[in-house]
Amino acid sequence: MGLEEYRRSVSESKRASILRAARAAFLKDGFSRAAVAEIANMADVSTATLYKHFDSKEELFAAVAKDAAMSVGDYSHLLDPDTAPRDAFLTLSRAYLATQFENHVNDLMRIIIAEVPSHPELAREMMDLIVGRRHRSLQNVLDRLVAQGMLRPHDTTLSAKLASGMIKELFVWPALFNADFRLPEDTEAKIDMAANVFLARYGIDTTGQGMTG
Amino acid sequence: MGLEEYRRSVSESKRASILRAARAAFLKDGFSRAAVAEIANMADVSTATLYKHFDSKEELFAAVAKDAAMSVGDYSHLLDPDTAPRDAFLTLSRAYLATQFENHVNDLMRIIIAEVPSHPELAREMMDLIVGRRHRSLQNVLDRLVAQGMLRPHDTTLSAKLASGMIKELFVWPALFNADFRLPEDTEAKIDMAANVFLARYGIDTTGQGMTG
Amino acid sequence: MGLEEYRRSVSESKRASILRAARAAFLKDGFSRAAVAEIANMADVSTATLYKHFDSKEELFAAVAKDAAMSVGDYSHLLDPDTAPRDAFLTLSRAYLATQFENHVNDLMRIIIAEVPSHPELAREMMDLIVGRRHRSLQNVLDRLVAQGMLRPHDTTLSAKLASGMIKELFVWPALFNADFRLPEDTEAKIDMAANVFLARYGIDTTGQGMTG
Amino acid sequence: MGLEEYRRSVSESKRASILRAARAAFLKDGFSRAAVAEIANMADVSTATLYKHFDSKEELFAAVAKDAAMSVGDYSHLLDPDTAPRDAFLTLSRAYLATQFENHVNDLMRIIIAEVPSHPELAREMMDLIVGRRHRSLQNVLDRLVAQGMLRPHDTTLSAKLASGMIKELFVWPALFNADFRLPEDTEAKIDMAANVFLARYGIDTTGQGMTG
DNA sequence: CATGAATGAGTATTCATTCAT
DNA sequence: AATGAATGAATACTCATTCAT
Repeated sequence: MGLEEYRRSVSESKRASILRAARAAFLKDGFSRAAVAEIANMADVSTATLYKHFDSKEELFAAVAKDAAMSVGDYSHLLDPDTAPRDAFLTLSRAYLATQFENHVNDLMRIIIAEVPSHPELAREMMDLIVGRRHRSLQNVLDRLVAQGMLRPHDTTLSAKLASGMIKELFVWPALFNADFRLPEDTEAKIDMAANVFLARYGIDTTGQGMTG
Repeated sequence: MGLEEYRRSVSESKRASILRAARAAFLKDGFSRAAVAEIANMADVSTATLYKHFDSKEELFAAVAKDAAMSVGDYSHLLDPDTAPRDAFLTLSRAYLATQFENHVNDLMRIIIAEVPSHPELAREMMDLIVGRRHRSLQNVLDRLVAQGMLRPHDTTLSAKLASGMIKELFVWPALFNADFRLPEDTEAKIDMAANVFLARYGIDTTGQGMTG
Repeated sequence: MGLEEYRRSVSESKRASILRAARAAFLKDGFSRAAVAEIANMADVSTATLYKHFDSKEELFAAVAKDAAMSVGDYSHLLDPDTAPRDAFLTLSRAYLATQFENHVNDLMRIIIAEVPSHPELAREMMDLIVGRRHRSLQNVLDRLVAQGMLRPHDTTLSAKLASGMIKELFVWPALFNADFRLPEDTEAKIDMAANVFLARYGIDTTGQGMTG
Repeated sequence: MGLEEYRRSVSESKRASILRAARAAFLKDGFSRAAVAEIANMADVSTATLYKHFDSKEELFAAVAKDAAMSVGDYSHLLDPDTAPRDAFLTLSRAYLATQFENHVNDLMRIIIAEVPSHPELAREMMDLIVGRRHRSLQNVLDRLVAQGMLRPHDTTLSAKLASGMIKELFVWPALFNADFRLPEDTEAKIDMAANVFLARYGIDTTGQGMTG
């Protein structure tokens, strides 16, 4: 049993090492250009061992993608139950961008998008994990704010999308087309503008007083 | 002259045929997986002839991409000089989505995004053609509306992005992750909602009366 | 007839132009790497026209080689009928090296040598033209010197070879293996040494007095 | 260890087999015309395996060339420390010609010469291995003979070149231009003549008595 | 159980030569 | 007679995957 356990732990550490190497390789070269042999090399494992853990290059990529998608979490806990709408918008936007830019999520998205035609199920699954999870997280917050009377009653599924659409356009979309794109200095100011737009429509203070731009 | 003209016409028809075949192949398989030999085959042309027309696979792809990008044009002419903000928003959104979904622009974007790490210049150029051109077109309209006093004075570079961000999130983003995604039945209604949000902030009638949702 | 003549002259000038371009191309890239299309281009001629003049790339090369071989001529006329042995040796050596280094003969030899296995007849023919002609020319001079009593009687076929072997080893052999090799500053001195060796054996003054090294 | 050893032996035998096949192919067709695929075929190996052993066609050729160059060794050991000049000259010449004609060195030289413009470093390296090594070996012998008072003091770098130049002209040069050239029946006699010339100048007995021709 | 050598099917690209005009 | 577009066959090289040990 001790032996068995030892073996399992070794096996798992190899699996993790392969995943790490694969992630790095895919991020660097994309799916097609990344070489299995090099991944095995970087993971200090033989190709045969790699294939013991993952049936094919595609499965390996799927595992990498899922792994990464898992790291994109739920943001609700960042907020106090009585955080005001503007603060909620700002906080969630910051958290969104942080995970997006710090965990190479932009780069992974690029690869997943590339694989959409050949691996539609994987892509949809990833889309659900990465995009859907964050969407639901945001919607929960909005629902809470509506319930607390801090936002006008409205279709929060839609409004959540509009909100994240504005943020994405400003920061994610450029990053998708330019691997060197970094968050600009005026990120905060821009988020604030987006908040203004959002609150002009959904906030309860329709005069828009207190707007910063 | 007869000879020269004949040759030119043959050459151009071959070039067009190659471009068509290449477009189909790239859309089906992406850049890396598409095989030059198969493209030549589909175009009823030898690989050598293909290479007479395009110096490399990458240039061929660039030509395909530019071709498609060109079809994504300027929308300003769709509007009368006195079109009201809401109508402008709706008309431009519809035109945007029409070109996006009818010319396989979504699919091409996917491929371009995939090639960002390996062909950054191409990607940036395409981004400018596809995204930038539409952005400037929209901004021009917004500037006109501000000048006419039909929109509050504001930073139209930013607002144009926020507007197209909302539309993209609703329709383009899902299409990027799902090749089978089609514009839903309630597309019009959703565009309208986005218009509401936009106008709540930038419209001159801040009461938002007449909103549909 | 005037027309016919004109055509012939045009045709010949094209042929000459092709030969010139081919020579340059072969010298630059060797036989295999030189591209027929580029030769035609440089000669301002279509590939079809080139093939009207030369049935194949190989025939073209043969023509170039023969052309060049013809330029390697007879040296006997450089000498007065009473030139002394040492002066004859020096003069002929200088003439030999001049044609060898000024007419790209080294480079042509390299290409011909390369083609020996695939075009043995051509190679042998070239060998005879380039090497044989010079050999006979030298032997004639030696025979004259023997007849004049200025050299010991001996087998001049052999001695001519020994003489040119010494010169070749010093200057041609290095040039064959190094395209950048140029005649060194002490060329004269080295030729002189070779002359000493030659005359020590074949000269009539066996004391070797007057030797310079 | 058993496994490792087994693998090494298999690998080495494959490598040797590839080298053999490559040598044959290069000798038959020269560098450019020889096809990697055919070499792999002849070696009963896949092209991929061939490329595991040699990074490129050029490295493969370099390996073949070096292999052959190594067989062209040092001749000093063939001589007793008191061998007389004429015997030394004859023995070294015979050894030189033996290695040159028995190991396809002539044919390899042809290929190397062909590659001089495109692979100058390789050519220079081979030149040094094949020509330079033998030159130094010969020079050492001459230096010894001078030191022993068996040859006149002189510039042995130059005299070594003159000696091997004479031998080359008689036997190597023809072989370079004619793949079927074999050492003639009177080889010994010709070597002897060359020795006479050499000794007439550098021998201590300047009367040249005892000359055979 | 782990290895790494081996592979077959594929890749983009080139080029001597021909042929419709 | 001259063109230049077109080609088929070939080229060096790569890579995901398997298998004998």
